[in-house]
Amino acid sequence: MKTVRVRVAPSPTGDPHVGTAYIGLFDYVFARSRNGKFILRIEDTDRTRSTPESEQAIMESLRWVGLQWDEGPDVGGDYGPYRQSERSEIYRAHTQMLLEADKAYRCFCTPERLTEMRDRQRKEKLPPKYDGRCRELKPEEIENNLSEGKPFVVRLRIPPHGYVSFTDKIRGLVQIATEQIDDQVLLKSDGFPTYHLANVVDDHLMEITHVIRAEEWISSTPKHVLLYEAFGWEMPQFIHMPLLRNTDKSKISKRKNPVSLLWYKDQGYMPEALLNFLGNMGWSFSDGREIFSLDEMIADFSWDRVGTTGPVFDITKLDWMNGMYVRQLSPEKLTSRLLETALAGRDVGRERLLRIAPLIQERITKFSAEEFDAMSDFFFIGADQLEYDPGLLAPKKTEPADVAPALQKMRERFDALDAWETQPMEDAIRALADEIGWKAGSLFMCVRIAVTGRKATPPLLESMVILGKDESLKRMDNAIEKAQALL
RNA sequence: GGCCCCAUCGUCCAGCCUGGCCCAGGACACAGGAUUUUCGAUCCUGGAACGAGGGUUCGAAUCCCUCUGGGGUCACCA
Repeated sequence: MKTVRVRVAPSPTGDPHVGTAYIGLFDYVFARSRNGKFILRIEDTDRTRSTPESEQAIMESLRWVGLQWDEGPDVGGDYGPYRQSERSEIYRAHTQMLLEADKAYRCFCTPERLTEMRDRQRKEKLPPKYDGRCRELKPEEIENNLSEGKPFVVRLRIPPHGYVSFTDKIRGLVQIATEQIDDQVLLKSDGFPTYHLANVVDDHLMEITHVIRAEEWISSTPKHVLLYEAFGWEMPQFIHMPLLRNTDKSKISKRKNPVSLLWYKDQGYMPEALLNFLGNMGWSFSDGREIFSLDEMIADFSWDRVGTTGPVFDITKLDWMNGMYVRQLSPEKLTSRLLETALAGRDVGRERLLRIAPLIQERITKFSAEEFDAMSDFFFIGADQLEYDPGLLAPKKTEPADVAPALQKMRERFDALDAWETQPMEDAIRALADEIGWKAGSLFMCVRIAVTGRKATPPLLESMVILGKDESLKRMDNAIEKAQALL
């Protein structure tokens, strides 16, 4: 059995895309499950749009989610170079082979003529297709054009009749009439190959056994099949994964969905969760579980369980899943993640955070500064910086005038406590509530506002322990003062 | 528009290949309840789908056909 070799082949033209991680995940999982190789190939044949920054970001993001490749531009390998812009000679030589075998031809048509041609075809409601003007140029004409230095492209000569078919591993037989296929440009006038040529040549030379890519490529696969045939090469297995969708079912896009992996990182999503979420798109674990690690997915993976319907990318479920992952973290790991993501660049002491983090663990869904602050900013400011509406201090169904005296008594009881621990505090609160005829919950809320300035907080008593007695009492004092205004 | 792909709860999936165990199961979200010092987490309960029409069959979510719907693609972009 041949060694499984798969590749993910992003084009470095912008932010790293979730779709790349999605396809990469299945490449990776399949390769690992079959003891194969996972390769990263950079398809930078579009000279105007490709940038080194984008390539860098793609590699960093793929590593961030945890998909490490065995061969690639940075780590090398026996089938390099892995950057298409460095393989120009290879494509030129292969184009030459095709030209000599008359499987391809030079086309001297100008872009202007082609645009005009398509406009005409559209007007006449004909399918837009190259009209074949240069298909049968005489050798002399070609020589002339060449010596005049006219720019040209090389097109694949598609047989005018017949059918092309291929078997997709998860979809079955796909067949199409060659009339439907255009004489695809293989080599652009700038000497660079198009996706189609480079892709086929590289997949063959790199001995790729399974071409895993998105559904949007199905319609160009017949061209690739014809190319393999023209070269006389063995065909890889084709597997077209379903396309990730927006809510309106269209192909996932920037305008309707966060699509950049950088965004997910910034938002504080855990890469494990993102990958797990992606693993549930189009694939399902054999026992139905939805939370699984990469290794578990590898152990259970099979193409039989890959579906063909395009899943809507619904971030709501990702949020839930991320929350599940967050809650599984140990206090130490939780603290580390917070420090390196939500709190990156802030001066927060690790020891103190180690005590706070567990209190907010089940209250945040991701490691964003927003969520962290919403939950715990009161820990990081002084008593005098605490701002809130004094009205909040008064519980429902109590006389506003009673609030200040109640807080005053509470402060005294707190101050008299032998130990600044949760149990004595709770006892004191309940006892006082009883004495003044308040519901315990009301007194809790009153103190909560006094100490945190918020209605929704982490557990109050634990928070006060962390704040310390002095700080807590100071906040009580300020609250008493504010409560005077309620009279 | 041509061609191609797809079609189960609002969403993600299971079931379909090898018809009956499915008046369709799980998860997210939503609603209600329990618990609780708030929020959250947790637990319980609930509503919620086989696109339509024809076949085949004793029997169809499952097989076949048509229609409808959605999507992709038709570049010297990938």
